[in-house]
Amino acid sequence: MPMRGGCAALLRMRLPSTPTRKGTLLSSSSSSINTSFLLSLGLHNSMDNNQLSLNSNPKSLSTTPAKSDRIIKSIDNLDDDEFSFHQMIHKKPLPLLSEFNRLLGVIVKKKRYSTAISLINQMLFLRISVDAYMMNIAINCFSHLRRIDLGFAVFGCIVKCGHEPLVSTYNTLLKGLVLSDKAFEAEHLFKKLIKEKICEPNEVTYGTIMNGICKAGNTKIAIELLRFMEKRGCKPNKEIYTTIIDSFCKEKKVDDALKLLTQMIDKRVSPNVITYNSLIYGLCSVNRWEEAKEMIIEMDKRKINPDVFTFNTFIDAFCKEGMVEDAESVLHVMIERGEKPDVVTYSSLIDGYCLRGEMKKAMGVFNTMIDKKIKPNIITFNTLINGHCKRSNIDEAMRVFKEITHRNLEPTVSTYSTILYGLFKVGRCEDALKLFEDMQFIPLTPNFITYSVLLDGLCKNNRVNEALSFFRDIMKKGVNPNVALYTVLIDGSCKNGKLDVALDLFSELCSKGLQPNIVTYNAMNNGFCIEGMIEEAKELVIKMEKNGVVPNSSTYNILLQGIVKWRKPKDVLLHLKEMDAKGFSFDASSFYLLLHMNPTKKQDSNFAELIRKLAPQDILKYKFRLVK
DNA sequence: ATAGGGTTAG
Repeated sequence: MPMRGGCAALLRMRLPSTPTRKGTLLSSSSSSINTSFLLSLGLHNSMDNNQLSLNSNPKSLSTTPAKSDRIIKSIDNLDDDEFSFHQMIHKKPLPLLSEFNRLLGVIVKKKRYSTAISLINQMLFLRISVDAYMMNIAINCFSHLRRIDLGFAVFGCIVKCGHEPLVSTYNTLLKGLVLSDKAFEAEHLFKKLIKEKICEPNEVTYGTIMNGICKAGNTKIAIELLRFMEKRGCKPNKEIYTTIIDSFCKEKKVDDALKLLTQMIDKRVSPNVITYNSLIYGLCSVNRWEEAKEMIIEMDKRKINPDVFTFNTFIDAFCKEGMVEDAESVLHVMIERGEKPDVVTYSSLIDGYCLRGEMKKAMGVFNTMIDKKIKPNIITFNTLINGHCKRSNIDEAMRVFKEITHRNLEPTVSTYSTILYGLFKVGRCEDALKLFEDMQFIPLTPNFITYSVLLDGLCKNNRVNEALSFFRDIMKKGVNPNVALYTVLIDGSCKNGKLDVALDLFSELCSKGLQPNIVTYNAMNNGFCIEGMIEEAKELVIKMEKNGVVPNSSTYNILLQGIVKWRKPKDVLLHLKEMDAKGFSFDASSFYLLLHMNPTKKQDSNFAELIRKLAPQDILKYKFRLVK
């Protein structure tokens, strides 16, 4: 382990409140050091933005050129921040550490974590003493680079050197764990801090751990923790309330969120724009538009100005509802009020038009944002590509795909999954399989979505057997299939007349301890209905209910379609009545099927009335224009 | 304003 050298470098740290413990460690190891701590962790000195590159050639570390040489040599390709850093390094006397930390803060805000690490590295290399703040910055940067392990290495050195870590150091580590989706470890560390009385958590500690708990989907526990911290004498602040409110909103438990809002106001903790943004998001996501608008009025009363997030949230919600015109008018209000639309604003609008299949308008928005000098990002491109693919404009999708690299961006796994979907959709299986190879050459690792697109694509192009053998292949390669993959294959088998295969897959997934979900059951049910096995389908509905999976509108529409195809009109009427009783309406394809039923039956007043009643409102909306 | 916690898009 390169810890020795690192410790020596860290021993020169100036810690603000902790007196430096001068002991044997300090005197014994500081003589033979010629590489700094962070360098010894194997980090390359000149790193790209956000890219942590591990040094593949350790030799370059030991052949150390003279310090000044090394710096002057690379001074041409330094950016402004790095340039001012180098000027500071050579100032005499050396600027205060706070000046360095301030500059590092600026760099971190720009998310240039590797650069920050590299600069701290250089300070250590030049044997400039650094302090605990700077080490926190280092840990924070490592966390964002998904290298919490290196963050802990820095921490280890601080401790090894006999320094008392600050609460903020623990907070930074906790944040790092949360960022790496290690909420469990974060919780463990948090409990340890309290149990072993290592340090008393402060507001930020609680906020960080709450965030982790909420991200892991345990909002209830977060509430318990809220009560716990109150009991411990730490008053929850608006950030903590907002974290939990946001989590409730994401779970669509908007009423719980609103309750908490009332509670915080009662306790004289004022919500801010972020609190309201979360609530607006939640209200919009459950279509409680009026209340979402009321939030704006409430904000106004409290003199809280809506910000870009507020407007973007409304714009996106309108777009998802197909109300792009309304979204556009929000855009105008936003501009009038002096809030600048950003890449998220325009990407939402693009998606809104894509959802309506209005690709020309989507491209228009794209061009507008380019004109306004707002840089599209990879999500913008993925959205556009997705739109083109949904409309089967694969050539256009490919053209946009090629533009990604042209704009100095890199395609992601999602980009590839989307293009794969498009290629399969137009039946270009060979091109899709070729692209699947290409992405792994980059290398990009396919995820579950990629696999499900691939399996689904093969099935939909009548290549179920290939899909099945591909599935076995990736399992052999160590991919643990999830329910979604099984579901795609069950669906594909059913639709290709392989009910037996589907049934085998169904029991296989259950035997693996996976829980079939509503989509799985519906796919299986559809298989039964295709074969006219209506009774079996009905039995499965009972079985799924017993397993705690609540049938949805699709379940009943699948049954309806089976009954229409295989049973007497009387049974259809009976089923329609049942759907009515359960409050389900039928979907576009059921509607279509019913319209093409025996015309005399349709005259039946009972029947016609039920059809009128059950036909959903949005059957006339844009989505179903084809049906009209 | 020397670090560490909360919000939007595929």
